[in-house]
Amino acid sequence: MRRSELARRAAAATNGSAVTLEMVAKEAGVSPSTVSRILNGTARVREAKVRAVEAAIAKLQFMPNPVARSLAGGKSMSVGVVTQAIDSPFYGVSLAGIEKGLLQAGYSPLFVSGHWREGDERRCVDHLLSRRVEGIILMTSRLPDQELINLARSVPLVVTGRRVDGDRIYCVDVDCTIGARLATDYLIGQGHRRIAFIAGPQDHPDAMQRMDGYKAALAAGKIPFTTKLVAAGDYLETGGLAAINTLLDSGVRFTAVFAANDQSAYGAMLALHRRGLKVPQAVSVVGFDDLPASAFMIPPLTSVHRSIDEIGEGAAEAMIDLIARRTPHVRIATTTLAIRESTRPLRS
Amino acid sequence: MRRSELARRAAAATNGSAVTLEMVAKEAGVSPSTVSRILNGTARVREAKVRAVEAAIAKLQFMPNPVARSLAGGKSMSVGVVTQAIDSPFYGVSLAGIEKGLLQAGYSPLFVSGHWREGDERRCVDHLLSRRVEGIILMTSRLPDQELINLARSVPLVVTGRRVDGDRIYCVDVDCTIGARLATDYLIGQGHRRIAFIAGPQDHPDAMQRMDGYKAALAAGKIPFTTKLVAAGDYLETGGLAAINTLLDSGVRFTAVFAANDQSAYGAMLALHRRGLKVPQAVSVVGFDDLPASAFMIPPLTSVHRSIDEIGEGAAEAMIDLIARRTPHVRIATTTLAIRESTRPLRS
DNA sequence: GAACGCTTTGAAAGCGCTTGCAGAAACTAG
DNA sequence: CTAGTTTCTGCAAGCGCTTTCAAAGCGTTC
Repeated sequence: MRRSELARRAAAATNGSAVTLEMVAKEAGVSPSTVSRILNGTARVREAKVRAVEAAIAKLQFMPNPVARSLAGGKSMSVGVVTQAIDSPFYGVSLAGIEKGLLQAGYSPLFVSGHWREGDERRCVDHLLSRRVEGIILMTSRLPDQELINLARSVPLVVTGRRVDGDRIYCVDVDCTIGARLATDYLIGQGHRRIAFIAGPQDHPDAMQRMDGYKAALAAGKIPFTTKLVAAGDYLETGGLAAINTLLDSGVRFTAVFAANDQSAYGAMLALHRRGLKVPQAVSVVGFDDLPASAFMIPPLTSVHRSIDEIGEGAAEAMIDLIARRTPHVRIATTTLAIRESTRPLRS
Repeated sequence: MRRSELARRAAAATNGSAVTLEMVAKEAGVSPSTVSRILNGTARVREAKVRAVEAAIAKLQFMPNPVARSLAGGKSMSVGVVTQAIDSPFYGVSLAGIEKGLLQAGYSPLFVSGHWREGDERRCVDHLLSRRVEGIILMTSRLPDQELINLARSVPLVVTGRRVDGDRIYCVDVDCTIGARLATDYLIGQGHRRIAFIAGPQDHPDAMQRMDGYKAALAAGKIPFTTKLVAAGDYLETGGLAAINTLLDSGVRFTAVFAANDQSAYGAMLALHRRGLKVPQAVSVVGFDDLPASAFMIPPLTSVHRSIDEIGEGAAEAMIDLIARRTPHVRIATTTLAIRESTRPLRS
């Protein structure tokens, strides 16, 4: 044994259990191969030996070393997850779903944040690749389609919040157009005709869909669309706040606001409050995402609900399928409208 | 070569780059050992060879395989992070800090959630251990002290939100007592004397400290403490909501509420709103944590601020130190009070 | 120019597990 | 009881990198 005893000690201390498969084999009086086979169910093994090995494992408290396993087997049992902001409430919920789905299948998630910056995201992906993840889940990625398609040649990809076609790429996506349509339709149904829209980041498909849904509902309601009622936003509270201020300052009149996401809606409500406009008496507000906090806003926010955690879980499952070279079964989480107290019928 | 070409292909496809250190060595005309040494700066190497190897690395686009590295070197370059709920706004922010701190040092975080359940947490820790993490960061752990002390024999531990003494255990902790004191003092300073307190989970040190601070401030202000003004909570919005209802139903009068955390405060504000009590006109409300969303509540919430992300970053740095067998340098994030619009002086 | 003390480098032995191959064992037929 | 199968099981060769040991290279010094 070349490795000094000291190093060995350190290693043992580090991983808690220095019990190796070999020791189990010796203890059970079989060869390491047999132990491995029992562990992985790779081959039939005589009942008696199975029992002996199991006893040895229990006695020694053996835990297979995943690192060695990865190296030998070529699989790391981990998948990378790129979010934009791990601290955003929206992503938080999805991540919880992903964690659950992945862990169930024995995979571990490796979370990294792209901070909405293409460069950061690229760096994250490289980092994940270097860690030899078996697949990558990209939440609302900002990388160009072609780059994703190339990337998919290295590892299978699950993409949420947008649509990319390619081999080994699967999109878990709720069409936001429908949700946006739902929200706007509801507002129109309540008698509103001057409905402002706080947009999301302009360049994102996901945000564009919400705009599309808004427009579609307007068209269906025979209400002309006007850019005067649209304010830029960034999916953050501050953006929503600024948007309302801009809108109000511009002098347009509106009786309802549809915000591209809940966080924008929060900001919008605060801005309205500051300007002395009551929600929903003076202005109705609808959000999108139905974050857990939305039910506790004052007033509780009406919002487009899509089970974000299910999206996460779905993404995880799809990834497992992709890794196993199965075709993921499409799962559609339906979008509904959670009607609360931030909206009310327009008195005519 | 026994391994079938097919398997080799698959591996190559999986990790994107099948370039190995050996190939680099051959390309550069040196031995693998030399390449390794250059990579790790483990020994002096002739300038000319360094250049040749660097060229080869660039040409082949070599990326060292961390799995092999881990196995050979006995270190996994990853640390486990146990949170209670990855989707909680509070943890989200800390995690972002941890991610940043760890990545900077070349370590990867492995996030898992304990869901506030001791059993789940134990399972998480086992999972992390089996993944051979080099250290574990425990956020508001629920495991008994003794268990943590034992655990620390396997891997170094950084614990937040509580205090545990032991070898290889480091606590990154902001004393919540001070913050709670700050908040309550402020309320008292504003003329409030009937100050209700919405507690956190009873059994948690962190929550107990907040209660202590509240009591201490009361004592300092010569205001008798009464359990009538204390309502149970659970750090969640629903708990805060229920707490206010209980308080109101019990008939006690109060002009201010100090909630053990912001989420409870949100619930409290909603309950107050529902009962027709205006914040801050009828009741002042103060929270704790100063979550990003708090500045956008209606009205914006006065809250005890401690930079949660710094706590995360601090935890990460402490962990790096611990792993390197250095003594972490204590870093104290000071607690301040973010005064907003949910509080006002009591008119006398 | 031989002897000596450094520094640089390579060979080779692992790290702990998986797996192809082939021999051993256990059955089934004949 | 032997030949022919069909299961089991062990051997040994890796997976890609680190690290120890010892040999090789170099520059000095007397």
